[in-house]
Amino acid sequence: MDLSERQLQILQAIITDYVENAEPVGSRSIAKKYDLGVSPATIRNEMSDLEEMGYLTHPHTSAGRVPSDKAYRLYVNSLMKKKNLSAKDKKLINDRLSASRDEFDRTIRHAAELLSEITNLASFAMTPATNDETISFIRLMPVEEKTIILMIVSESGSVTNTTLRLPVPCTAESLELLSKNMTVNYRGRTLDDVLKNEIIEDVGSDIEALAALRGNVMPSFIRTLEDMLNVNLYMEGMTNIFNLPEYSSIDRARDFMELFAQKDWFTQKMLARDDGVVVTIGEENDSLKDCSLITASYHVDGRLVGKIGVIGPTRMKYDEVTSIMEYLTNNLSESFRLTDGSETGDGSG
Amino acid sequence: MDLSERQLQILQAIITDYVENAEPVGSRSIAKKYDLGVSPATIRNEMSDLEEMGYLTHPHTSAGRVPSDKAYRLYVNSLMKKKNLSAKDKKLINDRLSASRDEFDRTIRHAAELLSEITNLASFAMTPATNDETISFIRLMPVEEKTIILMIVSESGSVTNTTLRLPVPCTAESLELLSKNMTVNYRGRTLDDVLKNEIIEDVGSDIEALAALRGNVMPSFIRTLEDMLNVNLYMEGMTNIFNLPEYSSIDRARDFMELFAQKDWFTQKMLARDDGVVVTIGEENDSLKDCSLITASYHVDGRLVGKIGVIGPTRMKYDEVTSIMEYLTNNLSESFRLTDGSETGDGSG
DNA sequence: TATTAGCACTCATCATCTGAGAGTGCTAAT
DNA sequence: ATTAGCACTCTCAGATGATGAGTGCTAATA
Repeated sequence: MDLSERQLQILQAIITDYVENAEPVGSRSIAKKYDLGVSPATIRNEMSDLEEMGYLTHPHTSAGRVPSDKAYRLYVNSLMKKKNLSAKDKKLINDRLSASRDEFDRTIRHAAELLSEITNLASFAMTPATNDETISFIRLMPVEEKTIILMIVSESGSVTNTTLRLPVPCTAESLELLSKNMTVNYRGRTLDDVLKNEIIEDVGSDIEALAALRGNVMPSFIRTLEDMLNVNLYMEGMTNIFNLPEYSSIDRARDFMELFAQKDWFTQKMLARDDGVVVTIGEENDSLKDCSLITASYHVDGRLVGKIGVIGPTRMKYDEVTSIMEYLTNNLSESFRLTDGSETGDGSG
Repeated sequence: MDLSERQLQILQAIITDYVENAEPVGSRSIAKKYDLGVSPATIRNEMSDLEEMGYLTHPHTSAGRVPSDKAYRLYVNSLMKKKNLSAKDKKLINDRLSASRDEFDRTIRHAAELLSEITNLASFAMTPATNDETISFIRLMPVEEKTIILMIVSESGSVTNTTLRLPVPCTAESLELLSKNMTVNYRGRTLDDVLKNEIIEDVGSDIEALAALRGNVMPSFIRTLEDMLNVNLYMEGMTNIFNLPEYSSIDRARDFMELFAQKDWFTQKMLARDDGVVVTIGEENDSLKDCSLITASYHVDGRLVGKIGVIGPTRMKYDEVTSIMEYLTNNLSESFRLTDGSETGDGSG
C-alpha cells in the first residue's frame, strides 16, 4: 500500500517540523507553516491514515503526531535530499584535518571532535581493524643486560613494541639472529593468520641458546600482536546529548552514557557494521532503542577500513549528518592515501 | 575558638549520618541514633552554635543541618579514623592488578577501574609525567625506500616511535650513522632539557648527505619527544555519579560530565597536585565547587610519579576512599619496582 | 548554670482541584 | 473529496490545603 503524493508531503512536513522543534506536530501548524493547499481537517484525516499505517504515533489523545522509526526509515531511504555542506563547515574540516594529517591517531581523534562539533551530537572515530595487516619485520633490541625491546612493524608502516625482561642475559648477536629468524618466519603473514594458526616451533632450534631465547620472547610476541589488533576508539561530545530534550530525564541520560562506558563492547559492535554510510534507526539498533546511529568508513592506503560515527536521538537531521560524514570520510581517505610520496611524513612546523 | 568535645561528637554524628543518607540531619534523629546522653534540645543548641561557626548549613528553616566544606575539612584533618580495607577489596585489588602487572598501561587502566568499582565513584588514573625521563638511545630503521621508523627509548625502557616519509631515498648506512650520532648527542639528557634548549645543529654536518637527512628527521624527532611527554589518562565510572542524589538534576550531571570531557585541562590540573594522598573539598577546588577530589601518587622504578584519583560529591566516605587509595598506590608502586630481575616481563600465559 | 520539655512557627512536599489551551475525531454541509 | 464546526480528551500550570519534619524560643528543672 503505497503512500500518496500528498501523504508523503505531509509526512515530510511532520518530520521536518518535529526534527526542528522536538514537539508533537498538530494538523493546524502543518497547514499554516507548509503550504499544502488543504485545510487542517484534510491533514487530520491523512494523519489518521498515516498513523494507522505505522508512520506516526500519538503520545496522547489531544497531542499532535510524532514520526515513528518507520517514518524516519522512509525519510532516509526515499524522501531525504542530499544536503550541501556549508562553506564554513567545509573550511573547518579542511583546516582542522590538514593540521594533523601526518599524525595518524591524532587525525582520527580530530575527526571525532569535528563530527561532534558540527553536528552537536555524540560522535566517535576509530582506527582501522588490522586483522588483514601483514607483518613486515620483527626486531629485537637490547636495552640493558636483561631488558630488551621487541618491535613489530607491519606492511603499512605501523609499529608496535613492548619492553620485556629476560631471566638471563643475552647477546646482541643472538637478538640479531632471532630477529632475522622471526622476520623470515612471519613476514607477509597477516596478524589473524599468525594468531590463529599457533606458533611454529621448528625454526632455529639447531642452536640451543637461541631456542631458549625464542621461548622467552614468544609470549610477548603473541601479546604484542594482539595489541596490534586493537583499534583505538575516540569518543567526543557525549555531553552534547544533555542539551537535547529527549535526554532531559536523568535516567535516559544515564542509560545513554552507560552504553559508551563499555568501550570494548561498543568497538565490537561498530566493527561489525557494513562499510559506507549506514543509518540505523531506533528499534533497528539492539540496544540504543531510542537512538539513531550513523556510521561511515574511511580508508587507509586504500585498503584498511576505519569507522566514524554519530549517535543521537531518532529525531536527527539525517540529511545534514550523512552529508557531513561523507565529506569527512572522503577527506580522511584522501589524507591517508599513501601511494605517492607527496607527503613527507613530517609537518611543516 | 575550639570546639568542645561534645560539639565534635555531634559534628561527627551529623557527618556520618549525612554521608550515609544524603538528607539533612535533625536533632531528634541524632539523639536517637547516636547515644550522646543528651536531649534533642541540647543538640539543637549545639547545632545552632556549630552553624554560627560555619560548620553546618541550613537548606531552609524547617530542615535539618548539612555539613559544610569546613566541617568535612575538620573531619578529614582530625576526626577521621583510618579504615581497614575489607579482605574482599584487598583480594580484588591484588588479583586484578597482578593479572596485568607486566603491561604498564593496562595495569594503570585496571587501577582506575578498580577504584571506581570499589568506591562507586568516578575515578581516573594517569601514567607518570616524564619530564625528567632521560633518553637512552635513538634508532632509525628503514621500512621502504623512502619510509623510515624513528624510535626513541628512555632510560626506564619506555619506547615511542613514529613512521616518517622522506623526500628522497636514504641508505641503511646513513640511518645507522645518524642513529649513533643522535644517540651520542642526546643520551642522558632529559626530555624537558632537549625540548627547551632547542636543537644543537653542529653535529654531523661534515657529511652533507647526513646533514640533509638529519634536517628531515629533526621535526619528527621533536614531535616524538613531545609525544613521549604525554601522559595517558584513563577515566572510569563516570556514570556512577548518576546514582547519587546530588546529581539527580540534569544540569548538575551535565556540568560534571563536561569537566571531564576536557581531558587535557584535567590532566594538567592533576599533574599540578602534590604527591601523596591529597584531599580537596568543595570550594577548595577551583571548578568542581561541589565535589571533593582525592588524589594519590604511585611510583615507577621508585622515581617517576603517576597519579590516581577519585571524584565525587563532598558527601563522601573520606576514610574508606583514602584507605583504598593508599592500598592501591602501594600495590602499584610495588608492581612497578624494577630494581631486581624477579619479573620476567612476559606473563605466564 | 546547664539541660530539658513544651509549644508555636516555618517551610517543603504531596495530593487534589481547577481552568486554559491544544489538538483530535466525528458529523454534516459544501 | 474536502472542509467547517463542535464536542471531547488530555496535558499543563497554578492554586489550595493538609501533613509532617524540624527549628527556635521560653520557662521549668536538676
